[in-house]
Amino acid sequence: MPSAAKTAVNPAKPAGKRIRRTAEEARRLILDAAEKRLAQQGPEGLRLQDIARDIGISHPAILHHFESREGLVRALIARANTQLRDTMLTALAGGHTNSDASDHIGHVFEALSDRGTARLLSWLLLTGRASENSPTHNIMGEIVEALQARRAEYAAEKGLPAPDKEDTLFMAMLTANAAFGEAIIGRQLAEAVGLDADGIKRFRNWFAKLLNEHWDGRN
Amino acid sequence: MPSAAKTAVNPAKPAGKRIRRTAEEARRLILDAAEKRLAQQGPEGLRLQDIARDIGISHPAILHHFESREGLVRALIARANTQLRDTMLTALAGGHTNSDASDHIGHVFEALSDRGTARLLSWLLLTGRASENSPTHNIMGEIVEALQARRAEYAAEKGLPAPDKEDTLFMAMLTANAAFGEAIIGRQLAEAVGLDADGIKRFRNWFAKLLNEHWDGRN
DNA sequence: CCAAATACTGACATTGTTGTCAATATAATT
DNA sequence: AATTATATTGACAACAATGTCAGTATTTGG
Repeated sequence: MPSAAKTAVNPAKPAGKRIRRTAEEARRLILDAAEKRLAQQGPEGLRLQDIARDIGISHPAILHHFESREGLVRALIARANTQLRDTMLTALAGGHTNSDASDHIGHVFEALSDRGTARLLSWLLLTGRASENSPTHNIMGEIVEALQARRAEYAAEKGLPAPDKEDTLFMAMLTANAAFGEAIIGRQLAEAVGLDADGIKRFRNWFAKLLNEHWDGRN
Repeated sequence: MPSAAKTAVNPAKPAGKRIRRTAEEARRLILDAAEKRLAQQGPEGLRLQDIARDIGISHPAILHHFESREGLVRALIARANTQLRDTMLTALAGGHTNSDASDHIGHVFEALSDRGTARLLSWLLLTGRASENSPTHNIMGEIVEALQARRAEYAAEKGLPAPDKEDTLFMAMLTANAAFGEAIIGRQLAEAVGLDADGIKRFRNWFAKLLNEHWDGRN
């Protein structure tokens, strides 16, 4: 026993007052903090200790609620997925009779870029965690379905021929790609070419118009 | 001095045969390996030891050539930037007289998705390393410039009014966003909706056509 | 009021990663 | 051939991050 006073383990610390949340509440708090970190600092900013400090708890508490760091990540992904899907579908359902695409487009873009959703998802894709959760699969399927339905409805209304299925699909893909891209490089891009917030809005409108014209012209 | 035999430092190991490259060659090798790792495994796959092992060197060799991990990252970014810019500009310059956009679009998309360039850049953006290197700034500026010039030329040829500058800008932005998005979520998206490689090609053509129509119609 | 359940904590263990250093091998130069 | 320059390496240092654990505080239910 070479080293003498090794285990100093001070058994003091009566301490007191400890905030105790319900498990659900705690999980939500932690996920929020993690999401914020991720959006702000990227993948490497997702450290248990940091997250814990942000909300004033100890990092083992996180492990208590999510088993492991990977568990936290999975929960994060799952939540982002459902959130994204909900936003998307309600955005599509919102337009009612009026078939102007600009609303939809705007909603879709905002859903992705508003918070770190796109960043979170892209990180998920970059790290190859995609296949586990079948994330885009369900979402994209539902959305294309909804879009195609709307389009068919619109076509019937105007007595036009039924819309080409693949064409609808491509419109959806383009929108998804563009929105995703914008969420990630949008800011940099806009800044690079001297576009302010209003310019970005104009861009979105321009895109919506482009799609609208195609929507009408192609049917 | 409690611990006795602490420094065992065996001075043996005559060893022999050691590959010695020129500094430039070594740097290139390392950057290639790093890029591959990054493209395959995402941001968290960029570990010095792994990269070193991939090319059969020791990790201090990397540090010798790049000072630090951050140095490696910066070099990586710088190289990706110039590569991307070159590809883009040559793609734009290639079309000569023929003003069909599909060629350009294809080139742009491929430039981004072929190797991990987009992934690399997106990671750079996600981690907030963007401002340091003024990455997109120069690139985007040059490209819009080139595009606008081409468009003006095309308009003059056909005796049409000069193209709207912002319209050109928006076309470029949309293309950039879409290409970027596709590079990241494209595979997942295509898979999700049951598109094969040929379908992806059809999508790109569809997009090029959309832009072409706009190009003509708007002028 | 007591007991069980559990959210939470501090201290520690473990592991992995970057970075340092002295030593060594190899290429270039004289 | 000897010298210089430098690419390369093994061993170690320092640090950071996740994960473990035994114990503490707080709520809930009897």
